[in-house]
Amino acid sequence: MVKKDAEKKRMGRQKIDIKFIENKENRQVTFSKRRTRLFNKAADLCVHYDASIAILTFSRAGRPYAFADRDIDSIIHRFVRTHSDQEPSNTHYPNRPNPLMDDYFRLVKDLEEETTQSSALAHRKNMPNSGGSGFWWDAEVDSLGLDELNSWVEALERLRENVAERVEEVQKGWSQGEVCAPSSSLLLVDSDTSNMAPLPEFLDFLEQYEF
Amino acid sequence: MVKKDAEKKRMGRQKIDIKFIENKENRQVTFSKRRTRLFNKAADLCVHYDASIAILTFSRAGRPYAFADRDIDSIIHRFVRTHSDQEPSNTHYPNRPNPLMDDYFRLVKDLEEETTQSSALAHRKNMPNSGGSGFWWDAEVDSLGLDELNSWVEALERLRENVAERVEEVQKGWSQGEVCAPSSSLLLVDSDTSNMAPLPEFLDFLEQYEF
DNA sequence: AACGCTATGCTTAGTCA
DNA sequence: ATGACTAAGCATAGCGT
Repeated sequence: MVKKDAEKKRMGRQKIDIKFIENKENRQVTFSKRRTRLFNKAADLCVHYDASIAILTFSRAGRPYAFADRDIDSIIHRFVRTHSDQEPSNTHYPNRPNPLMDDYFRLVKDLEEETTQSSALAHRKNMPNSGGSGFWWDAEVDSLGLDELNSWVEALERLRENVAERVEEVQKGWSQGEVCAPSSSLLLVDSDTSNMAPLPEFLDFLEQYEF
Repeated sequence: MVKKDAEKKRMGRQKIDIKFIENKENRQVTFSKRRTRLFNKAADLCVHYDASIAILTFSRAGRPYAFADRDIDSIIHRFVRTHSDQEPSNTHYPNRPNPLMDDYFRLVKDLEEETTQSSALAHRKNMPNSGGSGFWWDAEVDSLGLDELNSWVEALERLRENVAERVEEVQKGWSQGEVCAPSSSLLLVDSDTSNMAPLPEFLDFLEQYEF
């Protein structure tokens, strides 16, 4: 209740760079909000201008979110039909947004290349699975390059958070729901650990790095 | 020029109803502007949240305008593929333009949050790779007990530390390396993404638990 | 997490040059 | 029409509860 500082006023909207939002909590929260507003805006356009709009969205995780002012399949079909019919003749027919957008993305790319915060995972493609015999952690950590370490770290962070989420669920007795755990600490309520999870190989692997 | 009348101030933005804009000139002019801004907003989302978005628009006259942050056909195909699989979960269908739109969207939002939360963890789906062979992460996190979760957490914590250690090693020998985070996060800066880590299955697995 | 608040950036209806 | 400008509505980052 005590306000330690009177001059600590609220900040108001800040300007942010056009780059990937690293903070996961913030990202999660704001994505759904902004996606919803984008959809609302599209809906407004549909009404104001008697347009027909479909928005196909895939989240970072590959989850689909879509908007359409009417049957979405019909819009898609209509577009595909138009798309294959008339090629590059019609002026109003961009595969891409428009000239301005090209500049936009060129700019964005430049930014990315400068600060390269772009996630490794976003650009990954299937790699030839190294030794078919091995588990993924068989890769020698010591020999990993920075890129690979990035992926590892990111992946582990995410999994750790997911596990932490699940932990909270269990603790609170929730049956479902996404909760982002306080990713700082993972302290759990006791447990005797006599019942090992189904990951013997993994634990064996860890042994090598214990000290 | 001289303003003849001081009291005749400019009006600023007015609030307008959510209905078709009758004035044709006005309609034509503002449509392209707002469409462009909609596309820009979508582009922002793509960058901020590493999302992939395609917007298919047909004007009243039937002219197509489209936006996509990458090859639009691939997005459409991806959507069609996904869409046929998992029914109408995250899709907004504001079918009608009328004042009830607000209620509609509020309702849709509620629905979305429901389905999002439930499907987030429950949507364990078919992985092309994870056919039958058991990777350890194939264990359903959802169904793990507290003891097992403890094991997971412990193991992951240790591995994370080891990886973090290795990260530090690499960084010492790497002139340009910078840690992008306080101490809780381990994300690194830079690296080109040409050499990816050998853990496709693991990453696929993680996808399902990301939001 | 889910709301709520504030201050401020962003959008845009209407007007004028 | 083009484009600029104004002012008010709207969106939203960061913080608080």
